[in-house]
Amino acid sequence: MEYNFREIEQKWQKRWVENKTYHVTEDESKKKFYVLNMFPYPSGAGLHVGHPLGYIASDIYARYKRLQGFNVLNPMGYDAYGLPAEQYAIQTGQHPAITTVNNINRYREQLDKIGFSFDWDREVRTCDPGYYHWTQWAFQQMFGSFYCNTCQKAQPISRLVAHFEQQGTDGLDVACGEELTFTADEWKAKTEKEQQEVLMNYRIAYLGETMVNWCPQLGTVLANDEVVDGVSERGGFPVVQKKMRQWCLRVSAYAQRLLDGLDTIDWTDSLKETQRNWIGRSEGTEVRFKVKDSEVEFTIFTTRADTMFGVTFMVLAPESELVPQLTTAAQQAEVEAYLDRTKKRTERERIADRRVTGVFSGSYAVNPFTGDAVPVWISDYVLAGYGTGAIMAVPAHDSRDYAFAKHFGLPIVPLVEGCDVSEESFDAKEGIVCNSPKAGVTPYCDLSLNGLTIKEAIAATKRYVKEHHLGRVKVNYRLRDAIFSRQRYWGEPFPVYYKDGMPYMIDESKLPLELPEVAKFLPTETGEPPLGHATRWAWDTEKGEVVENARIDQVTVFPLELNTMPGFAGSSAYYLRYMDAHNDRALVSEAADSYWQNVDLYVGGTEHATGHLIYSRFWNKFLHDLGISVKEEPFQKLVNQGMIQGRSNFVYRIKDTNTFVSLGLKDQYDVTPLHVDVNIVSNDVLDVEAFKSWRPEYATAEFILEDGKYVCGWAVEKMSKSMFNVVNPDRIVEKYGADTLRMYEMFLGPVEQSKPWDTNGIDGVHRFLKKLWALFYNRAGEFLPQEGEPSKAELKAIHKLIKKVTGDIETFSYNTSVSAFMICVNELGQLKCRNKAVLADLTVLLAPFAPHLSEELWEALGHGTSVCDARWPQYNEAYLKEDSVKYTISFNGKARFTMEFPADADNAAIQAAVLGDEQSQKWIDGKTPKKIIIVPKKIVNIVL
RNA sequence: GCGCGUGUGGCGUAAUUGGUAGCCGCGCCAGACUUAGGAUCUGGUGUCGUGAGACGUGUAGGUUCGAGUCCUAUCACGCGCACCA
Repeated sequence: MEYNFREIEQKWQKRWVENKTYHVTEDESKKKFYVLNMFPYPSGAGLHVGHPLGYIASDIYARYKRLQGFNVLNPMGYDAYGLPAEQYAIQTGQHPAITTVNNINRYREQLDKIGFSFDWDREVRTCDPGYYHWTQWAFQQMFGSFYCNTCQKAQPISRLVAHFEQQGTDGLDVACGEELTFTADEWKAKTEKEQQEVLMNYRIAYLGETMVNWCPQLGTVLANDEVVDGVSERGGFPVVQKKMRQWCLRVSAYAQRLLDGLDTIDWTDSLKETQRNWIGRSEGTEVRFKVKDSEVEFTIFTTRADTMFGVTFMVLAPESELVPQLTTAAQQAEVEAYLDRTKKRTERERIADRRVTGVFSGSYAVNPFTGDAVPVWISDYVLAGYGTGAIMAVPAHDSRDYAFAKHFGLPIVPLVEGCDVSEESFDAKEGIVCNSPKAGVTPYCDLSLNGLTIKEAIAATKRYVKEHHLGRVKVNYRLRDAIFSRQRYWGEPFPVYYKDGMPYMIDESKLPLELPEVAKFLPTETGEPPLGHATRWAWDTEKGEVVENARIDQVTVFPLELNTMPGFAGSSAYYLRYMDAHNDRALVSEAADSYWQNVDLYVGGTEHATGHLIYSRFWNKFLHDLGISVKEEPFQKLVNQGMIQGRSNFVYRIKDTNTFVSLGLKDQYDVTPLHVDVNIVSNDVLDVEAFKSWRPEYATAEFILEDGKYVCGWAVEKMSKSMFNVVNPDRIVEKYGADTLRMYEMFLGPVEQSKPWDTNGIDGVHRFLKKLWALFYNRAGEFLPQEGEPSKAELKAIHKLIKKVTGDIETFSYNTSVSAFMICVNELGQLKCRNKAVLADLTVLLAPFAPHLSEELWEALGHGTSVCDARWPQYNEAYLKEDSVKYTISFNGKARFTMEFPADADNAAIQAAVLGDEQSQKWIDGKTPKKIIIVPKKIVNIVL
């Protein structure tokens, strides 16, 4: 009987649904295990073969854990808000909700065919009101919280208000936008609006006037991780810096915890390193400089406090608030012209064109260590958003300052013994400090650093700054607050209305605030976000409901926020929602949260390293502070699956003809390579008939063949519709079955590795499953397995496999597992194994990889239950023992011959036998061996 | 520029973590059974050499009885950060 995968797979997929095989509930009697995939954005192209790679890997792990007796949560859902659906809507008028549902249905169909053990009862969609209820709720919690640096935790904003009422800002150490100072009395004297404005400076979700990445073509702002090389990640449109009032999340408050948390989780070093880079912690010193002949003071940040004596000028960022204060009348015109010029440059232009530019402000700053007055310049090489937006320039030891000094003819003072700064700066943090004044020489400062190493000098200067109150030791982070508003339609609406220009939260009990219908998905004529088209988008504070815009009276009815939330809002806490997906009273119940805790194994791509994986960790830490999520880190172990690239195929058309020439002969003609649909090519051989009917213009095509075949060229490219190299898993399932697809995707190589999709080896995997089938059924359809005692050889074969596969699954080395299966099946085939017990073990081992086939065989073996409820077999070391062991005998490391010994022979016996051996004696040739090394079960090396 | 990672047959890969390369699969070659086969089965397949053997893990050194694995330098590719003071 043939291995009929179609029948088998359909049968079991149906049964799994009927029996709710993969439904899981909290069960205190079992240990939990939470496996999670990054949920997909349901795009119009459908699922391609790259998606399932991670899903299969995690499904194998989930099934394996279940067989080991764990209660496994393995959910799936959809990241359903996003730009493509909206852009499609703008072009076609099709409502994004409809497109999204269609795409989701297609995804689901495709996923079902592959046989995953997802618990679909827990499915979430980020665009469901029942889901985004909790996205909005979390946002409100952030609005109602501030971050206390002392206790390293988010706190309710009411505590901050209480503090202000008692002692103003005195004794406060909290995360904020701007350092404010006021007394309790001053606080009480403020109006309601003023107080709200002050509080905004501390809220974790706040409305901030910040420089944002504005993308004119997309008509929206973007977060830093959505901008790559100065253009938008999606679409590649230019991005400019613009000051706008936007919702932001104070992610920066959590910078240190986000950094520290990395040491407690099991992620790859490279991914942790990427996050460390992104967080960008740098320890340094803030030093105050007075402006000469003025009351104005300003602060700079430096990591090189040791270079205080080499400061020859100062630089302000063009956007710095100090610029107008420090610009003298004489320089006014020149400075304004410069600001004008820099403002016009986009981020991309600034990156591309690194000319040195700048302008003198007219002011001088006084170095608090030397009393020297140095000129203050303005230049766009200093960033407004980092540190204080102002720097002290030490051209001798900073290459950027050096370039600036050379360009404008400013002095350069070297501070390290023996360094040569005539051609370039000496940036290295090594060497011995010189050129600092002798103690007591300047009236300003009695600090001398001469003779110290740079490290010592930095420490000494820090100490000095602290003691003399010239500034403070400071840690800076590159990580910025996340911009949380998008000028789009297809996203979560903010549960916010505006009164007197200030935002207020709509009552928690009235959530979710549902996304309204709009006539158009484009911004309004006045440039407002698409929600500006909604006719019912006002909030009645008395009734607590959405009402017609016409009724806005600013008394009880107020306008609602027109922005929506960005993509990462919905994906930041979805793993918590899966724990308790239908709860309409809380994001997650305490019971579910304390049972499932956090994700034990998270599988997804690296592309989210500085986006989702940072935001999620931040979001979870915030909820943890609130007591919602019991764990500080959401994803304990993370495995990054590699990308599956496309493998495009080409045909070669002879110029100006409709004749196509095979790959090997193309050099004899003048040809144009053309992409051809990979679905009509098999093992690089073109299906000529299919090609003719692929496109009308090829119907009359002619071919120059080699060996009777048309061979196509190929290249590895990104998998995309336009290159005709998208391979949908359905096709593979149709031809070979889901179990073959699953095993083949694993066989392709390590899960973490990126590789091109290539079906050239799939026949081998399919053949393996057929061979496995042949262990159970002969051609006549007779069922072969029988009761009985397994032979020693059978036991050895199967226990070798148990050991290998168990170890491999734990380390995600699925590709070698598949190889081990092939070896075992070949061995059992050669042994003509018919032993039920051995074949039952084989069936259970197969269950995570090829669940349909495994179920079928498990049933045939006479088990009434699903193989999912079987127990993972344990291997017995005793069966793996060899009777005898072959040793390689080497002389000075050169292998010469082999000898066989009983497995339990001791070293002395082996040594004696080897030395007494005739062949050995020839090599030893009367010499006395200097050393004899015996490697257990491997080698005897005799050093002469 | 800084940081991280990877280089092994014609191809995808493997190597008990320092133990004497190339498991498994594809492809290819030969044979068997077939009317036939893009089916199935058996054997072979790193390179050079008829052969014994020699050489082989990007390149060049080093440590070691022994190196794909460790160290140094160098090249190539990939990724991350990038005017971050």
